[in-house]
Amino acid sequence: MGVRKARAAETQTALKEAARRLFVERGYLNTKITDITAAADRATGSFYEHFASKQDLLEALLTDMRGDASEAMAEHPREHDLTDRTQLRAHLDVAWHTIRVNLPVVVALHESDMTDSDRSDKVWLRLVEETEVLRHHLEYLREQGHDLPGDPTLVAAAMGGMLSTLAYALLRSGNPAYPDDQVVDTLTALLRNGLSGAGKAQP
Amino acid sequence: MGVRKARAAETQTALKEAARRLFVERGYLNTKITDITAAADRATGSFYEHFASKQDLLEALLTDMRGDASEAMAEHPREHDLTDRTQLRAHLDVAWHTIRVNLPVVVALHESDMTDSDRSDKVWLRLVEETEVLRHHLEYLREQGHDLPGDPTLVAAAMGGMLSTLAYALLRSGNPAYPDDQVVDTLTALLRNGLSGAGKAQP
DNA sequence: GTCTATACTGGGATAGAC
DNA sequence: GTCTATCCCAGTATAGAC
Repeated sequence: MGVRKARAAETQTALKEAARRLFVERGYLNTKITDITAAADRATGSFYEHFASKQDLLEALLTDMRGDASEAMAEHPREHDLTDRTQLRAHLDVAWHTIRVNLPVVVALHESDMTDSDRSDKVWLRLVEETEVLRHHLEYLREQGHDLPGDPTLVAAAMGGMLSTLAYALLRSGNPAYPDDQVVDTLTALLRNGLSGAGKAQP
Repeated sequence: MGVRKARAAETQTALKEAARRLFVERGYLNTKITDITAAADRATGSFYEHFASKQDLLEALLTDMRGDASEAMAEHPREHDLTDRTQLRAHLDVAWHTIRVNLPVVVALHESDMTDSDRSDKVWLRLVEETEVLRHHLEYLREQGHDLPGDPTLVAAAMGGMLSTLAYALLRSGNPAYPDDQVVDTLTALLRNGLSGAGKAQP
């Protein structure tokens, strides 16, 4: 790779990193392209050499994220018993930390879908898509003869909505009101035993 | 009230109603002031005779909503046992239908808070505020010696987040993927018994 | 109070020198 | 590839006639 190309790559990286930082700090919609270039110490015009628009930049970040995620998730078997406290907690823990690490993208997508005009069901579709793995686990449980609280897609969406809203609300402030562990513990207890059985010892 | 004033009130109402409709259909951020006046069959300039800005109009809608809500909630006792299936379901049912009825405002606030620059914790604050009643019930349960899944504020926020995200995602499309009853039933089962105890008969 | 017409502004996007 | 300067538009908000 030549010096010229290296410099270009450097700029692209700088833009991405500036964007990630700003998306968390002030949100996707509030972040203007000029904010990004300024934060990356580049001129406004340079932005368009690398991305066609802010949406396009987000797409790129999303691609980066998927790259990481597909390694981590590699071959995730659906034969997991979410009624088992340990397994449920492990899942929630991974989910929570995945969101935390990818917070810029999560935030941006959240806000971006929201302003997508011609698809008022975009948010629902995204929610269903994001909770696909969860749904598979639930369907597996159902096949095992376990009675679910309801339709797997709906239950998965409900759980996912709880998780993402909480993360969005909690993680964006510099020092969250609750540490990660406590959140994951609480969600585990709530989702496993509900409100009625939370106090009981785990088998 | 004179004819003149009556006509003015009529316009104001028309603007509000147009706004409510559009906020659900295309979202708050996507709805431009000119869209509202057009939908209400009024001239652009007329808008400012009644509201200083779109934000101001939202404030007005919020005030209207609070008026209705305070009647309904009047004196809601905190001595409710949310571990009781019937009581839990009743609460979720009221919450769900309240959101449904006030969907325009719920959607608008959601999007508006999101773009509020200087307060990145706005969403968290709103969530805590909205789930206050729920929190009181949980604190009551705790006082009764019941073991909660976690800190009442956090649990309440988690439940509220689940509810509002689901409502936002589901209710905005013309024909939701699930009927209200099914959603409320599912949430009731999930929140009461969690994933592990859902199949058991209610005591 | 409501209208039409217009001024103003933020910010996305491009042109052209370097 | 990056820069500076500029164009351009959507949307907000105002002016002034009716």
